[in-house]
Amino acid sequence: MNYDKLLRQHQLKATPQRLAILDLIHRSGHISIEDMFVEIRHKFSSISLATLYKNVNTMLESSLLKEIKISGNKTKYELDKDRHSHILCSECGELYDIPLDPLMVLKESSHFSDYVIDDASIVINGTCKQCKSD
Amino acid sequence: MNYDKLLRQHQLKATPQRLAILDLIHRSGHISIEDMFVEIRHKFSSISLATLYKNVNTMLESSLLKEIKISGNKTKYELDKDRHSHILCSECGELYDIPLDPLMVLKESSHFSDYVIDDASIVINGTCKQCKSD
DNA sequence: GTATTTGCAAATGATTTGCAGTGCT
DNA sequence: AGCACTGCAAATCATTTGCAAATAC
Repeated sequence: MNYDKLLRQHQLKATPQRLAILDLIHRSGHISIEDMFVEIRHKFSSISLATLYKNVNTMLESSLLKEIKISGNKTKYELDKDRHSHILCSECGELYDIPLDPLMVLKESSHFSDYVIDDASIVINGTCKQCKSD
Repeated sequence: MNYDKLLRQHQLKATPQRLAILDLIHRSGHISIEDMFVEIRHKFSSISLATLYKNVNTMLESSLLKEIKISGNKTKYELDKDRHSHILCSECGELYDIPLDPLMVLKESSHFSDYVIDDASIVINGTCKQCKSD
């Protein structure tokens, strides 16, 4: 993906910091601010935590990113791509994407006439293949 | 519910602070630590924030409580009763329970042979009846 | 050239910890 | 009586803010 263009489309300036952040999130799938800070400093030693927080927040507001809050875990961030769900492995702690659109799941299973539904998120707790076989 | 008995069943001492916390969470449905602190002080003026945090954490570990983390909101706590889902109204900010068992929903819609599934949570973003009609 | 963004340091907010005293069983 | 619990103050961790200098466009 061309993050330079993506940023401009959202009226955000394409700074090297922002490009590095987007590239890192892309490569890691989901990542916490703390891990982002450690990783990004390898390539970009001058970046500050404040810059990270500010940029993550602006990119959240511009819907470039999504925030994933899970009980007992650090808040993580991912690119706001196609709708999907998450599964957290209780053994290894890894967070995986699964190709399951939460809105589709809800449409199939029931309807809630008392509410207008805009979006939904599903987080599954379980054990992944590797950990299951150990 | 008899919280005194419930606490003992989980090998926790039935202190007045804990009884007050459980009663408050029961009455409010879902509540943040901060709101808990304000509310509980009306009846129990000596209680400290540290005690609140410590007790909420022990009761989480003993599975008396569940933690609800939602993007853009304070972390809230509820009693760990029967499985259900949540809907957050984007207009009024209210969090509602809905009688939809996440595990049932998943069973009906797909299967994930790569994972063992233990639990799941569904949070819906939408608009509630009252706000919809305004 | 101008408005935005960066990075620093300081401020604020959230949660945890240590410890002496208290209270549950 | 003995161990767990409480409340305080201090410590730690997470996030935000103000501001001067740097940079994107």
